[in-house]
Amino acid sequence: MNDPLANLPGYVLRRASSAALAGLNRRLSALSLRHVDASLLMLLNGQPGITQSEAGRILDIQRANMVPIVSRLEAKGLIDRQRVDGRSQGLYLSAEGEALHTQVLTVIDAYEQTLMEGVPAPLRKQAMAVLHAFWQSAEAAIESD
Amino acid sequence: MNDPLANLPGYVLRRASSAALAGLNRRLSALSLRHVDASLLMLLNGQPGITQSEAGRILDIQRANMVPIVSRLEAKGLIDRQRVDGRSQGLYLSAEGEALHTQVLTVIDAYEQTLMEGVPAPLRKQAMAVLHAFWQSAEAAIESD
DNA sequence: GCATTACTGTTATGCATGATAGCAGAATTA
DNA sequence: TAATTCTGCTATCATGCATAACAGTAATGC
Repeated sequence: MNDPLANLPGYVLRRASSAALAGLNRRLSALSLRHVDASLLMLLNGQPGITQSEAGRILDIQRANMVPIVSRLEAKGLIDRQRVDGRSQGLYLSAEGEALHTQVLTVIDAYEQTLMEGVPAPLRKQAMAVLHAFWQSAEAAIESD
Repeated sequence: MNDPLANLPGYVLRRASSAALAGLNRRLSALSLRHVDASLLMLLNGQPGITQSEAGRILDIQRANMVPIVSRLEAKGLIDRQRVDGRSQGLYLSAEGEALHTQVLTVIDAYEQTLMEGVPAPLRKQAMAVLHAFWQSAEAAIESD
């Protein structure tokens, strides 16, 4: 693997993320969910009643792109909408949604643990801090030149 | 930011990668390139004459998906193809391609440095090691259950 | 009270990345 | 020579992400 790109943090970040996502989606397919769906379920579990666009803001998903996601989950009977406003609606996990959420949690916890265990022990303590640092750094770097 | 997902390495990895990619693409648009194009130019600079499918294997891009990428770069006059075989062809940077590559290098080096500088100094030394560890761990986790 | 402004959900649309299946021609091997 | 493998390619589909526009609603300023 003579990859001259392996020195670039951005590239390695992308490859790691892409591989991690592939593994996650593979596991979530057993629940007929995509990772986006799973992330929304987890968010709604922690913050029930949140608005569609608030959820989008937290997950960094455009308002317009939330529509098919929420529709899909509602069509599956996993979430309920409840009017808050003339314009906004609170999102809640349905009973079915809560049940599935516990399964999602199991899958994801196991997966994230696997991911962490693959990191050599000496690095593990700082691993999350490094990831958060890159996240923050990258967000700051989007706008600047 | 009450994001319950912020504890999950996989999620943070994805968010960091997505933000990093957005920043990179923004910068590369000045050169009318996408990040995939840039990665291929860099690869060809380091390993001229490499085959299309070899490049795909290194960059983790399917054979079929390499076709439009290579065509695009060839149409732009950035790379040349040279038959090696009845079936395979070696890829090379053209003169134009080499010239653009130096610009790409400037942009990317500056960007990667910015990314790294955004990471707090105490973490910086191990940052790359952590990213590589996650990459490897995630690749290992794709197949296993 | 009313006009302006801002926000929400929505539709439509386009672009980029990835994945899969299948094919023809060439090379390799058994 | 026959069977297998590899390469580049076409076609097609799913997903993610971005932008523009619109109608209905809410909030704000005067």
